[in-house]
Amino acid sequence: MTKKQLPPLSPTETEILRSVWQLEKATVQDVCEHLPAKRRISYATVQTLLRRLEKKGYLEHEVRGNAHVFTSAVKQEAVIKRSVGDFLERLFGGNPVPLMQYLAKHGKVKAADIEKLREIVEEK
Amino acid sequence: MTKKQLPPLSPTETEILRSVWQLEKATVQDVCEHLPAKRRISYATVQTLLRRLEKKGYLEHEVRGNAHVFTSAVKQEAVIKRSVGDFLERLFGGNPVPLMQYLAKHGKVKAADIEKLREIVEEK
DNA sequence: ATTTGTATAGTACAACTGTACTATACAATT
DNA sequence: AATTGTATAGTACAGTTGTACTATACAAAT
Repeated sequence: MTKKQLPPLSPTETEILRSVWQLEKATVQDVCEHLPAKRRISYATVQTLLRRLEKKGYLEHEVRGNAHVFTSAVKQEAVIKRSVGDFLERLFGGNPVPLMQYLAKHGKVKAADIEKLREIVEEK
Repeated sequence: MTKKQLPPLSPTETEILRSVWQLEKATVQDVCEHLPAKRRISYATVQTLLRRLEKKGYLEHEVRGNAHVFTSAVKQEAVIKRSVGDFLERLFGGNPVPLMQYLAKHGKVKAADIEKLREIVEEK
């Protein structure tokens, strides 16, 4: 099993890939509309990013009418694993606890969310 | 208060910056030695990265003998805030809970760590 | 058939990144 | 004084990234 290593994702590519995951199937238009209003990227730029994601192997597309409909070609879980792993390594030396503490302190996290975490850890 | 926006950090720059934080004061040598054995980067490359970090405003240095001793010029907390915020936005649409769940499931996280999180959330 | 709206394909391009070589300076050693 | 070890400064360079323009194709509407 050679589990081909996909080329790294740039930050913006990651963002676009996430949009496709959310939409499941998406045209350039769809992704443009799905992006947060704050995030102004031109149609042409989104098109380029989708093309690059496909070239890198993260997406594939089928043709519908004259448009391309992109879908994920990779397991979301696998990409998250690598992205989170790399990020954690870089900024926290791989230790998840400080990151979780940071998120607990500064993010929208409720007591019930923590309860859920406890279950996850206990079932592990 | 104009809270000057620092230029973005690349992944490798982030990694090096973290080394300097850990060491508090560090020469090129120090950083090289501090990097995990896996991570082979040449002395010259580390030097370049430290120079770039200084140019971007994240580091400053004083001279000791013929060597430069680099120290952080920014609050670690502020950099983490931005880095985590951006990362979270990109990959999880800003919602910290799925990331925490991922970390709870796949990271070295103990029940006691979760207890600590509860305290943090309750005190918030 | 012409126009109009929406697509893709091709191309562009400066800035940033990762990586590192070389020339040179200086302190310690011989 | 010459050598050696360690530093920095300057430079290099290909690949990636973010951003987007333009030409062209095609379907729908007129």
